[in-house]
Amino acid sequence: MSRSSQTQVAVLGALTVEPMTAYALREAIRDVLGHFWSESFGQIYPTLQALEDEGHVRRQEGARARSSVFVITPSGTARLIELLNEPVQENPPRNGLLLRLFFGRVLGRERCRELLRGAKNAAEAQRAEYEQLLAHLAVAEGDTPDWPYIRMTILAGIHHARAAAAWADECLDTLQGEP
Amino acid sequence: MSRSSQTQVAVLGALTVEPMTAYALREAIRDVLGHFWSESFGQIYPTLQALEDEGHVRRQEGARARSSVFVITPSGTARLIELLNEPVQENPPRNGLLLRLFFGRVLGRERCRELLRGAKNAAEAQRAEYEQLLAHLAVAEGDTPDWPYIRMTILAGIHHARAAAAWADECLDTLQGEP
DNA sequence: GATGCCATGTATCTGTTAGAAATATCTGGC
DNA sequence: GCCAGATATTTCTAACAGATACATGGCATC
Repeated sequence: MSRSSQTQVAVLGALTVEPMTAYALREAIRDVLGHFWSESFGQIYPTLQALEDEGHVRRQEGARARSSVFVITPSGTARLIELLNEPVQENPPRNGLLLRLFFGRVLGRERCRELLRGAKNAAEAQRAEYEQLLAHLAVAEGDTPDWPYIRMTILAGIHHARAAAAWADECLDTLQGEP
Repeated sequence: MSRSSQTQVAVLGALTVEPMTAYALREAIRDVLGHFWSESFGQIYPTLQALEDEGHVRRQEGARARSSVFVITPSGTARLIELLNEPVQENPPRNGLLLRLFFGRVLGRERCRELLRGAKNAAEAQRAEYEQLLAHLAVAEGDTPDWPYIRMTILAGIHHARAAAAWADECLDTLQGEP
Protein backbone atom coordinates (compact mmCIF):
# COMPACT_ATOMS: atom_id res chain seq x y z
CA MET A 1 0.00 0.00 0.00
CA SER A 2 1.52 3.27 -1.10
CA ARG A 3 1.40 6.31 1.05
CA SER A 4 -1.23 7.89 -1.18
CA SER A 5 -3.50 4.91 -0.62
CA GLN A 6 -3.53 5.73 3.06
CA THR A 7 -4.64 9.24 2.18
CA GLN A 8 -7.48 7.61 0.26
CA VAL A 9 -8.45 5.69 3.42
CA ALA A 10 -8.71 8.91 5.42
CA VAL A 11 -10.71 10.67 2.71
CA LEU A 12 -13.08 7.80 1.90
CA GLY A 13 -13.51 6.99 5.58
CA ALA A 14 -14.48 10.56 6.40
CA LEU A 15 -16.96 10.58 3.51
CA THR A 16 -18.71 7.48 4.93
CA VAL A 17 -19.83 9.71 7.82
CA GLU A 18 -21.33 12.37 5.56
CA PRO A 19 -20.78 14.12 2.21
CA MET A 20 -18.39 17.04 2.52
CA THR A 21 -16.48 19.71 0.64
CA ALA A 22 -12.71 19.39 0.42
CA TYR A 23 -12.41 22.16 2.97
CA ALA A 24 -14.71 20.41 5.45
CA LEU A 25 -12.81 17.18 4.82
CA ARG A 26 -9.58 18.78 5.86
CA GLU A 27 -11.27 20.23 8.97
CA ALA A 28 -12.76 16.84 9.85
CA ILE A 29 -9.45 15.03 9.41
CA ARG A 30 -7.63 17.62 11.50
CA ASP A 31 -10.24 17.77 14.28
CA VAL A 32 -11.30 14.11 14.47
CA LEU A 33 -8.29 12.12 13.28
CA GLY A 34 -5.79 14.79 14.30
CA HIS A 35 -4.30 12.79 17.15
CA PHE A 36 -2.98 10.12 14.80
CA TRP A 37 -3.38 11.36 11.25
CA SER A 38 -2.93 14.49 9.15
CA GLU A 39 -3.54 15.57 5.59
CA SER A 40 -2.86 18.84 3.82
CA PHE A 41 -4.80 20.54 1.03
CA GLY A 42 -1.93 19.67 -1.26
CA GLN A 43 -2.89 16.01 -0.78
CA ILE A 44 -6.65 16.24 -0.43
CA TYR A 45 -7.47 17.98 -3.71
CA PRO A 46 -5.44 15.66 -5.96
CA THR A 47 -6.72 12.61 -4.04
CA LEU A 48 -10.34 13.69 -4.49
CA GLN A 49 -9.69 14.25 -8.19
CA ALA A 50 -8.19 10.77 -8.53
CA LEU A 51 -11.05 9.18 -6.59
CA GLU A 52 -13.56 10.98 -8.83
CA ASP A 53 -11.75 9.77 -11.96
CA GLU A 54 -11.98 6.20 -10.65
CA GLY A 55 -15.67 6.60 -9.79
CA HIS A 56 -15.17 6.18 -6.05
CA VAL A 57 -16.62 9.59 -5.20
CA ARG A 58 -19.21 11.73 -6.94
CA ARG A 59 -19.10 15.54 -7.12
CA GLN A 60 -22.27 17.48 -6.26
CA GLU A 61 -22.86 21.20 -6.57
CA GLY A 62 -22.25 22.86 -3.24
CA ALA A 63 -24.11 25.58 -1.37
CA ARG A 64 -22.16 28.39 -2.98
CA ALA A 65 -20.61 29.15 -6.36
CA ARG A 66 -17.71 26.93 -7.47
CA SER A 67 -18.07 24.73 -4.41
CA SER A 68 -18.26 20.94 -4.62
CA VAL A 69 -19.65 18.49 -2.11
CA PHE A 70 -18.17 14.99 -2.47
CA VAL A 71 -20.28 11.88 -1.95
CA ILE A 72 -18.85 8.38 -1.62
CA THR A 73 -20.22 5.86 -4.16
CA PRO A 74 -20.81 2.11 -3.64
CA SER A 75 -17.57 1.46 -5.53
CA GLY A 76 -15.89 3.90 -3.12
CA THR A 77 -17.14 1.93 -0.13
CA ALA A 78 -15.82 -1.27 -1.70
CA ARG A 79 -12.49 0.44 -2.32
CA LEU A 80 -12.35 1.61 1.30
CA ILE A 81 -12.90 -1.91 2.61
CA GLU A 82 -10.21 -3.17 0.24
CA LEU A 83 -7.75 -0.52 1.42
CA LEU A 84 -8.55 -1.08 5.11
CA ASN A 85 -7.64 -4.73 4.64
CA GLU A 86 -4.23 -4.02 3.18
CA PRO A 87 -1.30 -4.35 5.59
CA VAL A 88 -0.58 -1.38 7.82
CA GLN A 89 2.18 0.80 6.41
CA GLU A 90 4.67 2.09 8.94
CA ASN A 91 6.19 5.45 8.30
CA PRO A 92 9.88 6.06 9.01
CA PRO A 93 10.58 7.03 12.62
CA ARG A 94 11.65 10.60 13.28
CA ASN A 95 11.76 11.48 16.95
CA GLY A 96 13.53 14.80 17.38
CA LEU A 97 13.60 14.52 21.18
CA LEU A 98 15.40 11.15 21.16
CA LEU A 99 17.75 12.42 18.47
CA ARG A 100 18.81 15.23 20.80
CA LEU A 101 19.08 13.02 23.86
CA PHE A 102 21.19 10.48 21.98
CA PHE A 103 23.79 13.20 21.50
CA GLY A 104 23.21 14.36 25.08
CA ARG A 105 26.90 14.37 25.92
CA VAL A 106 27.35 17.11 23.31
CA LEU A 107 24.22 18.94 24.42
CA GLY A 108 25.02 18.84 28.14
CA ARG A 109 23.32 17.21 31.08
CA GLU A 110 21.34 20.19 32.33
CA ARG A 111 19.92 20.94 28.89
CA CYS A 112 18.88 17.29 28.60
CA ARG A 113 17.10 17.52 31.92
CA GLU A 114 15.22 20.55 30.61
CA LEU A 115 14.15 18.60 27.53
CA LEU A 116 12.97 15.74 29.71
CA ARG A 117 11.01 18.04 32.00
CA GLY A 118 9.40 19.58 28.93
CA ALA A 119 8.53 16.16 27.57
CA LYS A 120 7.02 15.13 30.89
CA ASN A 121 4.86 18.23 31.11
CA ALA A 122 3.73 17.85 27.51
CA ALA A 123 2.86 14.19 28.08
CA GLU A 124 0.86 14.95 31.22
CA ALA A 125 -0.99 17.78 29.53
CA GLN A 126 -1.78 15.57 26.58
CA ARG A 127 -2.97 12.77 28.80
CA ALA A 128 -5.35 15.15 30.60
CA GLU A 129 -6.62 16.31 27.21
CA TYR A 130 -7.28 12.74 26.07
CA GLU A 131 -9.04 11.86 29.35
CA GLN A 132 -11.30 14.87 28.93
CA LEU A 133 -11.98 14.02 25.29
CA LEU A 134 -12.82 10.45 26.27
CA ALA A 135 -15.29 11.57 28.93
CA HIS A 136 -16.86 14.11 26.60
CA LEU A 137 -17.23 11.72 23.66
CA ALA A 138 -18.50 8.90 25.89
CA VAL A 139 -21.57 11.07 26.48
CA ALA A 140 -21.95 12.32 22.92
CA GLU A 141 -21.15 9.11 21.03
CA GLY A 142 -21.41 6.44 23.71
CA ASP A 143 -24.29 4.60 22.07
CA THR A 144 -23.25 4.76 18.40
CA PRO A 145 -21.75 1.71 16.65
CA ASP A 146 -18.58 3.71 15.98
CA TRP A 147 -17.92 4.41 19.63
CA PRO A 148 -15.89 1.29 20.57
CA TYR A 149 -13.54 2.01 17.67
CA ILE A 150 -13.21 5.73 18.33
CA ARG A 151 -12.58 4.92 21.98
CA MET A 152 -9.65 2.64 21.09
CA THR A 153 -7.86 5.45 19.26
CA ILE A 154 -8.20 7.76 22.28
CA LEU A 155 -7.07 4.99 24.64
CA ALA A 156 -3.95 4.63 22.51
CA GLY A 157 -3.19 8.30 23.12
CA ILE A 158 -3.70 7.89 26.87
CA HIS A 159 -1.44 4.84 27.11
CA HIS A 160 1.19 6.53 25.01
CA ALA A 161 1.13 9.74 27.05
CA ARG A 162 1.29 7.80 30.33
CA ALA A 163 4.30 5.84 29.06
CA ALA A 164 6.04 9.02 27.91
CA ALA A 165 5.62 10.64 31.33
CA ALA A 166 6.88 7.52 33.16
CA TRP A 167 9.86 7.31 30.82
CA ALA A 168 10.76 10.96 31.34
CA ASP A 169 10.54 10.47 35.12
CA GLU A 170 12.83 7.46 35.02
CA CYS A 171 15.33 9.32 32.87
CA LEU A 172 15.30 12.35 35.15
CA ASP A 173 16.08 10.04 38.06
CA THR A 174 19.09 8.48 36.37
CA LEU A 175 20.35 11.81 35.06
CA GLN A 176 20.44 13.63 38.39
CA GLY A 177 23.42 14.22 40.64
CA GLU A 178 26.77 15.76 39.86
CA PRO A 179 27.05 17.27 36.38
CA MET B 1 14.13 24.17 12.78
CA SER B 2 13.39 22.69 9.40
CA ARG B 3 13.42 18.96 8.87
CA SER B 4 16.60 19.29 6.84
CA SER B 5 18.26 20.83 9.89
CA GLN B 6 17.34 17.72 11.83
CA THR B 7 19.01 15.67 9.11
CA GLN B 8 22.09 17.80 9.74
CA VAL B 9 21.91 16.88 13.43
CA ALA B 10 21.92 13.16 12.62
CA VAL B 11 24.78 13.53 10.13
CA LEU B 12 26.97 15.82 12.24
CA GLY B 13 26.25 13.79 15.36
CA ALA B 14 27.29 10.55 13.69
CA LEU B 15 30.47 12.21 12.42
CA THR B 16 31.43 13.21 15.99
CA VAL B 17 31.89 9.48 16.64
CA GLU B 18 34.24 8.94 13.71
CA PRO B 19 34.85 10.09 10.11
CA MET B 20 32.77 8.12 7.60
CA THR B 21 31.72 7.82 3.99
CA ALA B 22 28.14 8.68 3.08
CA TYR B 23 27.42 4.99 2.72
CA ALA B 24 28.74 4.20 6.20
CA LEU B 25 26.81 7.17 7.53
CA ARG B 26 23.59 5.73 6.26
CA GLU B 27 24.48 2.33 7.78
CA ALA B 28 25.32 3.93 11.11
CA ILE B 29 22.12 5.95 11.21
CA ARG B 30 20.05 2.89 10.30
CA ASP B 31 21.75 0.56 12.79
CA VAL B 32 22.34 2.89 15.73
CA LEU B 33 19.60 5.53 15.51
CA GLY B 34 17.22 3.23 13.63
CA HIS B 35 14.75 2.91 16.52
CA PHE B 36 13.89 6.59 16.43
CA TRP B 37 15.44 8.10 13.30
CA SER B 38 15.96 7.35 9.63
CA GLU B 39 17.63 8.98 6.67
CA SER B 40 17.78 7.96 3.03
CA PHE B 41 20.58 8.43 0.52
CA GLY B 42 18.41 11.02 -1.17
CA GLN B 43 18.83 13.14 1.98
CA ILE B 44 22.33 12.26 3.09
CA TYR B 45 24.23 13.19 -0.07
CA PRO B 46 22.70 16.66 -0.54
CA THR B 47 23.06 17.34 3.20
CA LEU B 48 26.76 16.42 3.15
CA GLN B 49 27.23 18.67 0.12
CA ALA B 50 25.54 21.57 1.92
CA LEU B 51 27.59 20.97 5.08
CA GLU B 52 30.79 20.93 3.02
CA ASP B 53 29.82 24.18 1.30
CA GLU B 54 29.32 25.77 4.73
CA GLY B 55 32.63 24.40 6.01
CA HIS B 56 31.04 22.19 8.65
CA VAL B 57 32.53 18.99 7.23
CA ARG B 58 35.71 18.33 5.29
CA ARG B 59 36.01 15.78 2.47
CA GLN B 60 38.97 13.38 2.52
CA GLU B 61 39.98 10.94 -0.16
CA GLY B 62 38.58 7.51 0.69
CA ALA B 63 40.08 4.05 0.46
CA ARG B 64 38.86 3.48 -3.07
CA ALA B 65 38.40 5.51 -6.25
CA ARG B 66 35.68 8.20 -6.16
CA SER B 67 35.05 7.58 -2.50
CA SER B 68 34.98 10.36 0.10
CA VAL B 69 35.38 10.14 3.85
CA PHE B 70 33.76 13.05 5.68
CA VAL B 71 35.32 14.63 8.77
CA ILE B 72 33.51 17.07 11.04
CA THR B 73 35.29 20.44 11.47
CA PRO B 74 35.34 22.66 14.59
CA SER B 75 32.71 24.86 12.91
CA GLY B 76 30.69 21.68 12.36
CA THR B 77 30.81 20.85 16.07
CA ALA B 78 29.67 24.38 16.88
CA ARG B 79 26.86 24.04 14.37
CA LEU B 80 25.79 20.73 15.93
CA ILE B 81 25.58 22.28 19.40
CA GLU B 82 23.58 25.16 17.94
CA LEU B 83 21.16 22.78 16.20
CA LEU B 84 20.79 20.54 19.26
CA ASN B 85 19.68 23.58 21.23
CA GLU B 86 16.93 24.52 18.79
CA PRO B 87 13.40 23.48 19.76
CA VAL B 88 12.36 19.91 18.95
CA GLN B 89 10.39 19.71 15.73
CA GLU B 90 7.40 17.40 15.75
CA ASN B 91 6.50 15.72 12.51
CA PRO B 92 2.86 15.23 11.49
CA PRO B 93 1.30 12.08 12.97
CA ARG B 94 0.55 9.16 10.64
CA ASN B 95 -0.49 6.01 12.43
CA GLY B 96 -1.86 3.52 9.92
CA LEU B 97 -3.07 1.11 12.61
CA LEU B 98 -5.20 3.73 14.39
CA LEU B 99 -6.50 4.95 11.04
CA ARG B 100 -7.81 1.44 10.34
CA LEU B 101 -9.23 0.94 13.83
CA PHE B 102 -11.02 4.29 13.71
CA PHE B 103 -13.01 2.97 10.77
CA GLY B 104 -13.33 -0.39 12.51
CA ARG B 105 -17.08 -0.53 11.97
CA VAL B 106 -16.42 -0.65 8.22
CA LEU B 107 -13.52 -3.09 8.61
CA GLY B 108 -15.37 -5.48 10.90
CA ARG B 109 -14.84 -6.54 14.48
CA GLU B 110 -12.94 -9.76 13.85
CA ARG B 111 -10.50 -8.10 11.47
CA CYS B 112 -9.89 -5.39 14.08
CA ARG B 113 -9.15 -8.06 16.66
CA GLU B 114 -6.61 -9.54 14.26
CA LEU B 115 -4.96 -6.17 13.85
CA LEU B 116 -4.82 -5.75 17.62
CA ARG B 117 -3.34 -9.21 18.15
CA GLY B 118 -0.72 -8.38 15.51
CA ALA B 119 0.06 -5.10 17.22
CA LYS B 120 0.38 -6.85 20.58
CA ASN B 121 2.76 -9.47 19.22
CA ALA B 122 4.83 -6.84 17.44
CA ALA B 123 5.04 -4.75 20.61
CA GLU B 124 6.10 -7.71 22.75
CA ALA B 125 8.70 -8.79 20.22
CA GLN B 126 10.04 -5.27 20.01
CA ARG B 127 10.17 -4.96 23.78
CA ALA B 128 12.19 -8.19 24.03
CA GLU B 129 14.54 -6.85 21.37
CA TYR B 130 15.04 -3.59 23.27
CA GLU B 131 15.65 -5.45 26.56
CA GLN B 132 18.28 -7.58 24.88
CA LEU B 133 19.88 -4.54 23.24
CA LEU B 134 19.97 -2.77 26.60
CA ALA B 135 21.67 -5.71 28.31
CA HIS B 136 24.14 -6.10 25.48
CA LEU B 137 25.06 -2.42 25.29
CA ALA B 138 25.28 -2.10 29.08
CA VAL B 139 28.28 -4.43 28.88
CA ALA B 140 29.83 -2.93 25.75
CA GLU B 141 29.23 0.77 26.47
CA GLY B 142 28.41 0.80 30.17
CA ASP B 143 31.38 2.91 31.20
CA THR B 144 31.48 5.42 28.34
CA PRO B 145 30.21 8.98 28.84
CA ASP B 146 27.64 8.42 26.09
CA TRP B 147 26.01 5.48 27.85
CA PRO B 148 23.45 7.32 30.02
CA TYR B 149 22.15 9.08 26.93
CA ILE B 150 22.08 6.01 24.70
CA ARG B 151 20.31 4.16 27.48
CA MET B 152 17.54 6.77 27.62
CA THR B 153 16.69 6.23 23.97
CA ILE B 154 16.40 2.48 24.47
CA LEU B 155 14.33 2.98 27.62
CA ALA B 156 11.95 5.07 25.54
CA GLY B 157 11.50 2.13 23.19
CA ILE B 158 10.81 -0.23 26.10
CA HIS B 159 8.24 2.07 27.70
CA HIS B 160 6.57 2.63 24.36
CA ALA B 161 6.42 -1.09 23.51
CA ARG B 162 5.06 -1.92 26.97
CA ALA B 163 2.34 0.71 26.59
CA ALA B 164 1.42 -0.55 23.13
CA ALA B 165 1.01 -4.11 24.39
CA ALA B 166 -1.09 -3.00 27.36
CA TRP B 167 -3.26 -0.88 25.09
CA ALA B 168 -3.82 -3.74 22.65
CA ASP B 169 -4.79 -6.01 25.56
CA GLU B 170 -7.28 -3.52 26.90
CA CYS B 171 -8.80 -3.06 23.44
CA LEU B 172 -9.06 -6.81 22.88
CA ASP B 173 -10.94 -7.06 26.18
CA THR B 174 -13.49 -4.42 25.25
CA LEU B 175 -13.87 -5.75 21.71
CA GLN B 176 -14.67 -9.33 22.63
CA GLY B 177 -18.08 -10.99 22.83
CA GLU B 178 -20.88 -11.15 20.30
CA PRO B 179 -19.99 -9.76 16.85
C1' DG C 1 -27.59 49.52 3.86
C1' DA C 2 -22.67 50.16 3.35
C1' DT C 3 -18.45 48.50 5.12
C1' DG C 4 -15.18 45.50 6.73
C1' DC C 5 -13.94 41.31 8.94
C1' DC C 6 -13.74 36.50 9.28
C1' DA C 7 -14.96 31.77 8.14
C1' DT C 8 -15.54 29.06 4.18
C1' DG C 9 -13.86 27.24 -0.03
C1' DT C 10 -10.80 26.14 -4.20
C1' DA C 11 -6.49 25.63 -6.29
C1' DT C 12 -1.65 25.66 -7.00
C1' DC C 13 3.33 26.26 -6.07
C1' DT C 14 7.71 25.35 -3.75
C1' DG C 15 10.80 22.85 -1.43
C1' DT C 16 11.40 18.52 1.24
C1' DT C 17 11.42 13.72 1.60
C1' DA C 18 11.42 8.42 1.00
C1' DG C 19 12.62 4.89 -1.56
C1' DA C 20 14.21 2.75 -5.36
C1' DA C 21 16.99 2.26 -9.29
C1' DA C 22 21.12 2.81 -12.07
C1' DT C 23 25.90 2.67 -12.01
C1' DA C 24 30.55 1.80 -10.41
C1' DT C 25 34.22 -0.17 -7.56
C1' DC C 26 36.42 -3.21 -4.50
C1' DT C 27 37.15 -7.88 -1.94
C1' DG C 28 37.33 -12.62 -1.26
C1' DG C 29 36.48 -17.21 -2.73
C1' DC C 30 36.85 -20.47 -6.33
C1' DG D 1 40.52 -14.94 -14.29
C1' DC D 2 35.91 -14.41 -12.73
C1' DC D 3 31.87 -14.29 -10.14
C1' DA D 4 29.04 -12.89 -5.92
C1' DG D 5 28.29 -9.74 -2.79
C1' DA D 6 29.54 -5.68 -0.10
C1' DT D 7 30.68 -0.90 -0.59
C1' DA D 8 29.79 3.60 -2.61
C1' DT D 9 27.76 7.36 -5.39
C1' DT D 10 24.23 9.59 -7.88
C1' DT D 11 19.83 10.47 -9.78
C1' DC D 12 14.86 9.98 -10.45
C1' DT D 13 9.93 9.84 -9.22
C1' DA D 14 6.08 10.30 -6.63
C1' DA D 15 4.42 11.59 -2.10
C1' DC D 16 4.07 15.22 0.85
C1' DA D 17 3.64 19.56 4.08
C1' DG D 18 2.85 24.01 4.30
C1' DA D 19 2.23 28.32 2.40
C1' DT D 20 0.05 31.30 -0.57
C1' DA D 21 -3.24 33.35 -3.64
C1' DC D 22 -7.68 34.09 -4.57
C1' DA D 23 -12.71 34.05 -4.39
C1' DT D 24 -17.21 33.93 -1.87
C1' DG D 25 -20.65 34.43 1.57
C1' DG D 26 -22.44 35.70 6.26
C1' DC D 27 -22.93 38.87 9.68
C1' DA D 28 -21.81 42.42 12.98
C1' DT D 29 -21.80 47.20 13.56
C1' DC D 30 -22.02 51.68 12.67
